[in-house]
Amino acid sequence: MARPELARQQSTHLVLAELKAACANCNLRELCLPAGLSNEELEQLDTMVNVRRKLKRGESLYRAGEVFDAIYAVRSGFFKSRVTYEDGRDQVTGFSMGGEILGMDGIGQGHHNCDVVALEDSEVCCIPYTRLEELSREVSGLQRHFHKMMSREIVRESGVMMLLGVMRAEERIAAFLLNLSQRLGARGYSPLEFHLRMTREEIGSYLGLKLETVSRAFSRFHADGLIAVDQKFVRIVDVQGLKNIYARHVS
Amino acid sequence: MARPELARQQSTHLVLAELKAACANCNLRELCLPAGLSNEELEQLDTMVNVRRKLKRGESLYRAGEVFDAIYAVRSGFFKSRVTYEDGRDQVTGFSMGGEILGMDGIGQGHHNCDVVALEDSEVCCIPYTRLEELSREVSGLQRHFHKMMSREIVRESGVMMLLGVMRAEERIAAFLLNLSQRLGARGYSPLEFHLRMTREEIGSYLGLKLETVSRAFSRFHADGLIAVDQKFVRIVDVQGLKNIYARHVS
DNA sequence: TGTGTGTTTTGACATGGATCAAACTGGCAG
DNA sequence: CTGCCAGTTTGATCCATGTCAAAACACACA
Repeated sequence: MARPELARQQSTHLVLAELKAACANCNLRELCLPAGLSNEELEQLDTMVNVRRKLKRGESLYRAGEVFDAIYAVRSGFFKSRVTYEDGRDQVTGFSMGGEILGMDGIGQGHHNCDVVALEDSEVCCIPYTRLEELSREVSGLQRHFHKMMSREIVRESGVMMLLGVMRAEERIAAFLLNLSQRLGARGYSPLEFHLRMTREEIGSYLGLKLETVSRAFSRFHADGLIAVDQKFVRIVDVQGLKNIYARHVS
Repeated sequence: MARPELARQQSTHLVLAELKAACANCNLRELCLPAGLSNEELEQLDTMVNVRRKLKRGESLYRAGEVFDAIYAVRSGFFKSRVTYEDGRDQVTGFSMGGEILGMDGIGQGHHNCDVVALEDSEVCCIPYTRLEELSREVSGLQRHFHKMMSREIVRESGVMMLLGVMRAEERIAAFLLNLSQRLGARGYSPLEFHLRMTREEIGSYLGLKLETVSRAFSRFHADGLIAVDQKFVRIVDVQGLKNIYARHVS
């Protein structure tokens, strides 16, 4: 850190920390790839998950076009995934937190299809894909769970298609907040108050809306007593009220 | 067929034809699950793909909520996938044709997440999932290719998110037509003239638009000399012109 | 050949969210 | 402390697409 060259290098390149990961001791194991494995299977998994990588806020885990050779389990922190279209337009396709898997988009074509960027200082476990293939041929519980995680990503995305295709702006934003709340709750954080790691613009990009529309919806929800917002801090005051937002369209 | 009870039953239930599938002889094998397998591996695959199922137009291959136990390879015909939301709103999440795989949405939760409906008389090969798991532990080429197909489904869906999130109506429809064209071409059909198997409303649902908007875009493209449309029949007159539609937003 | 039903086209009008613009906020570098 | 900058809020206006309505059309069936 003393030498300026090194500091510069660290800000542009990724910091690769050769730390031994240990799924067996990880408190995310019930949400992550090891979910449902026996102790013995867990030990085998630990032979594979051999490197962790730390990322500072703003750094990319990988970028579209890079050769795919590993998937990643989020250990801590928060990420966005972003697809850029030929003409330069882009869209946020997801936000990821502890225990979630990144990189499965790269298997099909051998190179990544999106950029993944850390929205806060974060850490991931690197899982070399060829090792995962080998091991999941031996450990059927791992194979099954890996398939489930890919399948759930398919289902998650069809949920987003629903958001984008049929919901109105306020419904999308209510659904977004409730989804975040639920996932934070599942990780032991408060589901009712949390810090947003992303900007209004990133939320808008994810939901197919402009940042002004997101901001207006937040103000509206605040005025209606559904949430309290102070910049990036959100407290959900009336969960049922939020849920009603996207049942309301019927009336 | 002589007895009316039987005829009625066949129109409401699925016709299950116990035909032995044979991937080795199938002309879709290069697009489908067997892609890239050796002859020996192909023979093993044939032990697994043991049943075909015929569906008449309008029949469901499976419905949301049904227990998941198999994935399906489209052998002939055309399908739509549809997700229905709690409040009754629904959206078409995809259209599938020969060589494409259906059912991968069910692996994660053990039950299907969408309805799949035949848009014309169709046939699928049934692949029991537990057999697929077993066999892909033995045949690494099969494992690799199955993972690729799941990954490509993830990438396809993020492409649809892009359509829905950032493109304007005419761009979505141009992209839709070009995508259909490309897939038909890859299957040996004419990429420049084809019959749409779905209604304007189904196209609209898929693209997050109303049927009137789809109809108007078709009329507009026709007037601009990009396509010829006669009901469900479409001929693409100016491929580059269609491509320009979704480069045009820059201006 | 007529009749009914579902689909498509087209027009007139309404509106949700985008766009443009300006003011406000908080954090941070100097 | 001051000034700057990215992010946010809010207001005014615009426009792409939705909504509603009617007519045209195609196809199945009596």
